[in-house]
Amino acid sequence: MAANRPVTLRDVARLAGVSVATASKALNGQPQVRAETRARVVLAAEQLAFSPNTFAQSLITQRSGTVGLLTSDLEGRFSIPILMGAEDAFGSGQTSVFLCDARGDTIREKHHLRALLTRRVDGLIVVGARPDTRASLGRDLPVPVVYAYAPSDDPADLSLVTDNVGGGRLAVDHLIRCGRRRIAHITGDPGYSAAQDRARGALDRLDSAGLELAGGEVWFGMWSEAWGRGATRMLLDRCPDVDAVFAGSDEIARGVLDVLHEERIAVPSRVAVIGFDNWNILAANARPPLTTVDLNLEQLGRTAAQRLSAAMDGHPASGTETLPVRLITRDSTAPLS
Amino acid sequence: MAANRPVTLRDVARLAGVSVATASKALNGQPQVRAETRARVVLAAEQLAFSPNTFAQSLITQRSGTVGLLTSDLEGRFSIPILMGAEDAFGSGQTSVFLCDARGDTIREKHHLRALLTRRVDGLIVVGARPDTRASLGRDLPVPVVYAYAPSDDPADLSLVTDNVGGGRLAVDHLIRCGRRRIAHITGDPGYSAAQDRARGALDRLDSAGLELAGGEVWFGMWSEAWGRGATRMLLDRCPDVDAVFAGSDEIARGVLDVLHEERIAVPSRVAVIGFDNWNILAANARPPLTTVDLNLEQLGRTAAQRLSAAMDGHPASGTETLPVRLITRDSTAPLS
DNA sequence: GCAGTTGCCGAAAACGTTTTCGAGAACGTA
DNA sequence: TACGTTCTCGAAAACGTTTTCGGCAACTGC
Repeated sequence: MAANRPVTLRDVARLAGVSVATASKALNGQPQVRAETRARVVLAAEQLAFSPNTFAQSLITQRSGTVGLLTSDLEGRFSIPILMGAEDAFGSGQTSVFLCDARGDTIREKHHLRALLTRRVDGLIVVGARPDTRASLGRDLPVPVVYAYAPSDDPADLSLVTDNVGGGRLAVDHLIRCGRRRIAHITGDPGYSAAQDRARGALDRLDSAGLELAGGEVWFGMWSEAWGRGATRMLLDRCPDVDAVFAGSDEIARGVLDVLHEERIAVPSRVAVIGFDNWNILAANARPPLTTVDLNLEQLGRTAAQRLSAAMDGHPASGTETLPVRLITRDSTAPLS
Repeated sequence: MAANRPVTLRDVARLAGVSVATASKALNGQPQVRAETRARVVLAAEQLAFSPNTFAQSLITQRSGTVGLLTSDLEGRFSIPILMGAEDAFGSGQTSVFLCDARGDTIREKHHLRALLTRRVDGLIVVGARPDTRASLGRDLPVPVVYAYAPSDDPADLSLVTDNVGGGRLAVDHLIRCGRRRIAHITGDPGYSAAQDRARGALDRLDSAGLELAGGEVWFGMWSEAWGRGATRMLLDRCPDVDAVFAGSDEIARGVLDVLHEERIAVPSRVAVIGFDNWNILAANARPPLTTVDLNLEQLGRTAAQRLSAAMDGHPASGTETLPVRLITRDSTAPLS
């Protein structure tokens, strides 16, 4: 809490024996200043531990060097990695990030949006908690916006989403390559596009292999371990010869594993299990450790930051960009021997 | 992306037919302006959707209206709720928060600190990933700092920590009130003060009840389900008449429950289990749902924000403040019948 | 009617930069 | 010598506010 007056460019200029104008130009790498004077100014700045007042800079340049991260939710596990990726991409450069949590409330979102615009952020990343489409913030914003995870309903906006369809395809593909033929799909709330898309991808891959879903249909339910357990019991009852389960989330997969374990059904030798999300605390600690699909969320955040930077530099984009997911192989799947 | 020139106070003043000086005073609630003129100015501001340029304001008032949230880690689960609490406390007011993630790297932390100071934040909250003491940022910072979760090693700083000793005491107290007498404690890495403190609290409460720890000593190990499972097997082997287990984390508790379930030992009727952390995904989905201790992290974040606000208003504090934890009763504990 | 007080308003300085533009010096060329 | 160029630098304007201070008019009390 030192209270000494902060050092300004004037002080630097005085110490270096030049005017503030040249001091400014020297520090900003403008060419019209002699090398020797520049060195003198830089030295003076270092001696005084000068750091330019960003308000004065922003005031004149009309750029704040900040972006806003507007998240609908910090509770869930999906927004955090995205924020991490975005923060990392910006924070290691010269831009600082404002964090705003709307807590699922539209009013609060509006409040934060207004606050961010008042602070003259140069850009905005809107990250959703669910991959379902969300309302656009509008077209008349003074700054570029990138929507991450939850796409905007306006195709003129730029949205970045994970490839849930591809993820479903990938999961089933892996099971088929493991020699499985009687594959069931237990997943969460059918009101989530995540559930629908993953199921669609799964069915698509099954179809192209000439296979049908074990159990006859997708088992929609809830995103919980309890549902995973309940559905698995029903599944074993109705379709005892199932040899693989694709769970729509790692939580559900934990429930599946739990019941299989209880029933003394060997995993993966008799039934293979694959999850979704790669939620480490659940997947890595499972018995056996869970093969699953990673959404590459941190990469999604990083890409969002790149797209936003591009837009801020005058290269806007629009439409929905789908980013790839990847398979994480652990011990709950293996080829049939 | 409308490109029309942003409206300034001059525009408002012109429309209202006053000078910028009175316009400023009118909008800022200064008394020396007639009610009728004030109304005219406010109306004009609304019509033009005026929002003051915060850079100009900050430049003159020497206050940015922003704070920095400097976290050592976003991976873990502990920093997030703290950030949420702090963001909520500030964000609903007029201050915006910068988010900086050091990713466990001192270099990066220094970089972020410099960036935040350059942005002239009015204050700083440093949140750690572990409750162990961390190095102070120093005494010569131009803004007040509050350390949350991980206390500073400098007693002149203000640190806010959770009451791990009290939590251990609380957990064992609950088990004793449930009529348990042969209580074991399985916990994580002894290198964590969290493990040591909780164990200390547990032993303290046992002592005051004249009890000894079942198994003879604290079972230190790792913060994982696997360790929970392994330790429980050893425990049952060495001490088959145990009637309660206090797990040092919910992860460990999950492992404990798993083995008890496997061994067909009824929970809570024969053995009661209590966890720590109230990590919802683990605790609520456990079989049976897990009684545990909640760290009140969001409240910790909120309190940190309050303390920081006080310090920014000229009421600094120092020392370490310990915040209470609370018991979450679910179904893994119950009175002996 | 007059001095003193109060209420309301505007001109101008200030905050700390960046940028434009003009001036002087040094240089080369004819 | 005269002239055009190229370097280097500084004075000053600008960014959009807040705040101080002085001025004017309308009151008050006598």
